[in-house]
Amino acid sequence: MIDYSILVKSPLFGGIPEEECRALFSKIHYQVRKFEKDAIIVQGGEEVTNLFVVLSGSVRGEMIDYSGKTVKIEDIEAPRPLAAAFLFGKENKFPVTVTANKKSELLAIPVVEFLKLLQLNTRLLRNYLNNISTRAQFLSQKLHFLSFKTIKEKVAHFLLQQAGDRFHSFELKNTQQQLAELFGVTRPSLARVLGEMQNENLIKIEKKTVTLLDKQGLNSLLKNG
Amino acid sequence: MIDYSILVKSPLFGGIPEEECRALFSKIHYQVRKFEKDAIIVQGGEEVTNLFVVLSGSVRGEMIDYSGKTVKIEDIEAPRPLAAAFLFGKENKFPVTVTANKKSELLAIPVVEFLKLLQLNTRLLRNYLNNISTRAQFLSQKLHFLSFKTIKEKVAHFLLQQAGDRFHSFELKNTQQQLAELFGVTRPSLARVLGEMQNENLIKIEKKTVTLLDKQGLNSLLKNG
DNA sequence: GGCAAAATGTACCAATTGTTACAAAATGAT
DNA sequence: ATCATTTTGTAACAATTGGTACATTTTGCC
Repeated sequence: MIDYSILVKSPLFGGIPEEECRALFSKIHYQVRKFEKDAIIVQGGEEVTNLFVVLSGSVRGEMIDYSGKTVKIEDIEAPRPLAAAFLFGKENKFPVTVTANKKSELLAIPVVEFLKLLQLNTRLLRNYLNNISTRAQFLSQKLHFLSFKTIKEKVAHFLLQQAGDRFHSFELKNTQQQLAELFGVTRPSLARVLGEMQNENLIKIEKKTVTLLDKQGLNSLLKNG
Repeated sequence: MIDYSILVKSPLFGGIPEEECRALFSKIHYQVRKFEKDAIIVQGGEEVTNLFVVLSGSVRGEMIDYSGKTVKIEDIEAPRPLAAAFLFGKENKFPVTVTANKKSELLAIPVVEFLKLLQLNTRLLRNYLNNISTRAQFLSQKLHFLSFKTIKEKVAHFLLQQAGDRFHSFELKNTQQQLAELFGVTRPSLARVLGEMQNENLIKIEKKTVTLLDKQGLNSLLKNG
């Protein structure tokens, strides 16, 4: 049996009254599967044919590298859905192997049945679309940032974004070390670039205060990439 | 009026019979808007309240940088949809300003109405979900690639992924130029690295056939990053 | 104020990648 | 088969970044 009071706390079914939820599930086929600790729920690479929602317990996703060793881990607790972004699209395979951290219950809804649900309930449809869209937008933004090749470009982009419409001066909230990690570069390399940009009279740094001396010039760094 | 013979050639409405399409649109509110050459269709930053589909003509998306100048351009011809990935989610603003390249007609469907359509027609729902999911998966994959710092790591990862559980030999379906773009590096740099990896007896390339000589070694490139 | 710890500025050299250019090889069309 | 086009291999040099080390400055705390 599904505990609807938990289900409606999930991102997907949030905002849907329990009664409505119960009515929805009476119209489709689904399964509640129980897994013991360390049971494998899905193998990475398997085709995604069901939407899984963790109803109780906790599961973990493990990346398996090419030599067969476990690499990264992400825990998924109730009542979160599992690989919701891989239900559709060209590459609808599980990117990770999922294992139960402890005794767990998972709701399994076949894709066709989930499609029916989406068409029956507007709130669910909105939830799901918002969920995968937000994810796509997040990825897109992150990618945009990484698309800048040189450290100078990254710094220029970061500073212009931070400044926004404000004045030319503002406070840095991060240390160079933190910024270096954000940009994916080493700390001395970042320091060197900051130094260069000061010599070129693009910016001025005093303690934690950054002043953009030449917004025009900073922009041209981005364009001529 | 909508020319349904064109609409059903779009990614969204593909596979839906014209008659069915006509019936669908009789149930919702929508507009067909005409734009003269160089007319602004949407401003970047505006909230996305409509799904736009180019019915005739051609439009272009222009990025506006921080100083207010146009940067990048992407052309969208009929019958492609416009910013379909930004209809939902947290940041549902247009990332670009869209302008008409020439006299154009655009179908404008308010978000609420589009939701109705999705619930009325399973094929349309599948099309749309596949569309944005594929996009998200593409972004995700690309991001993963960029997380590897050296070209060697990227190549090792790519080759091991392509090979999968198959034999050690397989056919490359992409040119070096395409791979270089996928990796975000230049073509000669990629060629050099491929050469080095052959000298180190990690791989062998003959025409389009790649043979992985040392999977172990390729793996260790990824781990010791 | 004085002191330890953290953060920053710099310097040097190695490693990696980009840039440009050109030749060889493969591909496709006639 | 031949020719034009695309793809690939390779080289030399420039530019960028990483790695390491150390001095200096700033910060936080007593």
